[in-house]
Amino acid sequence: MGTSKTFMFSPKQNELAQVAKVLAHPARVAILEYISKQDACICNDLVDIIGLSQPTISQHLNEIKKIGLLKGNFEGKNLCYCINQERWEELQQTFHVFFANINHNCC
Amino acid sequence: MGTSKTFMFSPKQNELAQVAKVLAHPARVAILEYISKQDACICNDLVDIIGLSQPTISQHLNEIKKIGLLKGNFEGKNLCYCINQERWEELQQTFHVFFANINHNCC
DNA sequence: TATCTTTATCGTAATATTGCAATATTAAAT
DNA sequence: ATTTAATATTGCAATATTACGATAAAGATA
Repeated sequence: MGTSKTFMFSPKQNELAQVAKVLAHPARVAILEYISKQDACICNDLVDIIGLSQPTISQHLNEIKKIGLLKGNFEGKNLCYCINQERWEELQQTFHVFFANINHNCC
Repeated sequence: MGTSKTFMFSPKQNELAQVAKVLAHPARVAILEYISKQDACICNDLVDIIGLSQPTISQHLNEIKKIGLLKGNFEGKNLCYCINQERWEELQQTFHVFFANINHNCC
């Protein structure tokens, strides 16, 4: 126990849940907002801006990376984290569809 | 440790994260989709439909209730779980704004 | 009243998440 | 080659989540 029984649900349901899980921490929301507010690419002022330790920020970035939301140059000096626009729009659409396809005929 | 440092983030960031957390489990996504597909209000076929135990479904429903997404009659025989339309649209808007306000000028 | 049905709650086990100190890695700069 | 700066990884402690059996509660029905 303690593990979600993902096999019981559809791929779409699992994907929405997986993405929602990434957004389910305010630090990750803040990171995404901050990266996107910079016109240019941003590396790690995030530690200063967000106020969590460097390893913690690194872990959060990794969660965001896992669902494909970051692109850029991840090696060497000119590190660069930025939003992967295509993936962003894909997820935007996923949530849009989820919210749009709900009826609310109620008692 | 183990606790999110919510006090470091804005109310909006925390609210988005809190709602995302509710959507971050496929069972809760499935529950919301199922309830909404019924034209009428639905009580608990959910246990049969979803395939998790009754206490587990009850807990998931409670998480959904906590963020105000369910309304209906929760007492007596004519139990009824259904989507709270106003709250639904509010959260739809919250996500819409989040996704819309992101720039993606990148390297 | 006794029983049945439905939902909630309690207790508990398994697993996941969050956060950080310490350390490793990597590439540029000196 | 050394040092410096930035990021990643490891290991671990604290807490949260997920799931379910057992049990309780509340209302309908016999």
